Amino acid sequence: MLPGMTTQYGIRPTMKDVAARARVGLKTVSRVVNDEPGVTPETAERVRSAITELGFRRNDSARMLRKGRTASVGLLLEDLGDPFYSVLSRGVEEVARSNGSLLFTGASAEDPQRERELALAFCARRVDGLVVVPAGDDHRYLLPELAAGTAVVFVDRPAERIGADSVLSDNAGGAREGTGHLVRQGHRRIGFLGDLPQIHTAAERLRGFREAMAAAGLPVAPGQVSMGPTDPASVAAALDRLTGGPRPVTALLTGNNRITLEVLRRLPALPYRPALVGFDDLELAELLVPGLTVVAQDPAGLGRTAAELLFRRLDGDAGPPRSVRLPTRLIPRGSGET
Amino acid sequence: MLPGMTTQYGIRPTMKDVAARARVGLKTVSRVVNDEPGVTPETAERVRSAITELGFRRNDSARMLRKGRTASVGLLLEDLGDPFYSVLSRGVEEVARSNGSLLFTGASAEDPQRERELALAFCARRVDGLVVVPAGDDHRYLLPELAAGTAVVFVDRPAERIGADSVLSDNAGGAREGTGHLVRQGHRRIGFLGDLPQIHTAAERLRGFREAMAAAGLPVAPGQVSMGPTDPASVAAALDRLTGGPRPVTALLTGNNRITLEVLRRLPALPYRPALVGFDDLELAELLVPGLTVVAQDPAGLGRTAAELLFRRLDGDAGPPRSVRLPTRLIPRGSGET
DNA sequence: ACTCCTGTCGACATCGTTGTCAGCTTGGTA
DNA sequence: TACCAAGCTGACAACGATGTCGACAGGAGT
Repeated sequence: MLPGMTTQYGIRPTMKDVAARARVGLKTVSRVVNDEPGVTPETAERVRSAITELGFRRNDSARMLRKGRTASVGLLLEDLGDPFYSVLSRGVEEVARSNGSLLFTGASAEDPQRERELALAFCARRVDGLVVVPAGDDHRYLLPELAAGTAVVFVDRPAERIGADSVLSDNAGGAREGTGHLVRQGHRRIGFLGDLPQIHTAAERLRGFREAMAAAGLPVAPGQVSMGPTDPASVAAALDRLTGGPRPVTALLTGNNRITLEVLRRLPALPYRPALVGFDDLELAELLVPGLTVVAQDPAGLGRTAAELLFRRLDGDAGPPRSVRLPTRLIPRGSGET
Repeated sequence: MLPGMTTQYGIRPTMKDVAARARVGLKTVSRVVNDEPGVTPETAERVRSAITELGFRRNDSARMLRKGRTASVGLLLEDLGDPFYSVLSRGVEEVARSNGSLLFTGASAEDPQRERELALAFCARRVDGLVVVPAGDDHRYLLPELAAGTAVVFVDRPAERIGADSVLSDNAGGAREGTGHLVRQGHRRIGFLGDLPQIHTAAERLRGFREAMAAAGLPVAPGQVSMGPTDPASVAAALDRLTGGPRPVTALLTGNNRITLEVLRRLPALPYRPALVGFDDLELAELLVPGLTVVAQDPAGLGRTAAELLFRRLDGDAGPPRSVRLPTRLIPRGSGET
């Protein structure tokens, strides 16, 4: 126990207790706690000693109730442990902290129902704003919250059926660039191995792939594309389909970090080694032999930009919904240059 | 706007508004919202329509103020983007959600001052409990919070100067095992490259290293150990010291994932290739050539266990502080077997 | 007809803080 | 002496919900 403390277990002192102990009015304590002017130094000192003696700490729940703003924002993403999203969330956290806000975090696990529950729970807490990596395809349930003044920014994937800010990577452009890179190496049968097609980023990357192939005058047979879940078994099966059969692909564009990872694990077991470009950078990519060529996104930038947009809204920006698109970057390291 | 909605921008309807619209008392609305018994189906139905018409959503700030519990916990760690901590935080999030709590997240950036500010900000929000990866070496500032009933569990590093639950990896044991592995390969001059010595995990791993060396009857010259910051430049300099000079080490134990990563990057530039065992697993470790041998921790387990301990406290467990130690696991993959 | 009970329902106080406003000193000025 | 302005200070209402308790209606039992 700290010296001079008089706290009893389980009960927190309130301003009223502090006021009684310092023999001042409730409002004077409030003034001291909030550094408001109009308190003589002696009174303030008396209040401050009472505060430390009692171990008083202002109850921000009550404060928020009174003031209306909660100084907190909610972040909703798919998986906290995924390197991509964890770096994104670091970006959001940094901006939130520098704006004096605390951050609620929740993981939707790609389940629209859970996303909805979490988002509404955040709203019930009256977060000032939400940064959402959407899982579902209908976000109209957020309309009342938007109308009530909760700012919402979508990141990584666009909002569906709702007008709100969004920050996206140039998914199609990145896929075009990655595909073009393989085309320039002379590949003609290039495969695309992507996430579930209803996920916006997956669809966009597939679109970019198809555009680049079309631009190069190359056909895309059905057997060259596989869209599906990203668990190891499904990816392995998809990889076998693309690399097996009568006309196996000579090169692969993988649609996100999880898929790339699983493909890398399976490469040694294949009868030949296709060229590979992965969407999303991986931490050890440069140390593999050959180095892994990737289309890198800027997850920290996505998070930061989304949060900055959010706080701009909270500062009163009431313009029409903005849509920011961050560029991707092709990093050739060897695996795509064969 | 949803059909039938009457919401006005920026003002949220309250229970009072719902009550007026449904022509019932305030308390009846509360009863319906909370599924309390004692309301006739017709009345409940009237209230429910009023709720959807107005777009009412209960204000949990007010609720928390009244009820005392906030159904939220705070997580304080060093860096949200670090793969180790992000997986840990996923573990915490899972347990929090299954216990019906929301999660505040904050990053201390290894700065005791910032840790303190964030922890106290969480406490001011009246979180029910805190999971803390401590940055500082004195947590007595949390004593009043503990006394007031906020549960606190420390994870990854122990609490300093305060009695509270903690969940740690067996850092010394893991380092012993990693070092022993190198010894068994015949190495006699083994180097240890660790984080700042004031960080508990770094000190413990160094201790394990020394113990294993002593057990093998091997001397540890000062030039075989380097403890310092983990930014790339510092690690590179330390690596040069250990591998340069008249008696370079033949094998290395690296003290955490950031150090391992930087050493891996620098290996090609060294005049020879030392054997390497890294503390913490890395996602592509098995795909390197040679595969990276590691002492793996269980970050998800750390997070889950810490959160479970926390909720056990919140459920009333008032026993003495517990200290849980999770085992590490040596995963030989090649880099330590030369 | 009377009591008693059960089941619905609402008035009111309350949680801990902040905003409003009026009251009290104090010192200066006419 | 009277008056006023300026600076401190505290009483009170309010934020939006929940807990307590009493009011009331309707039915059962005597």
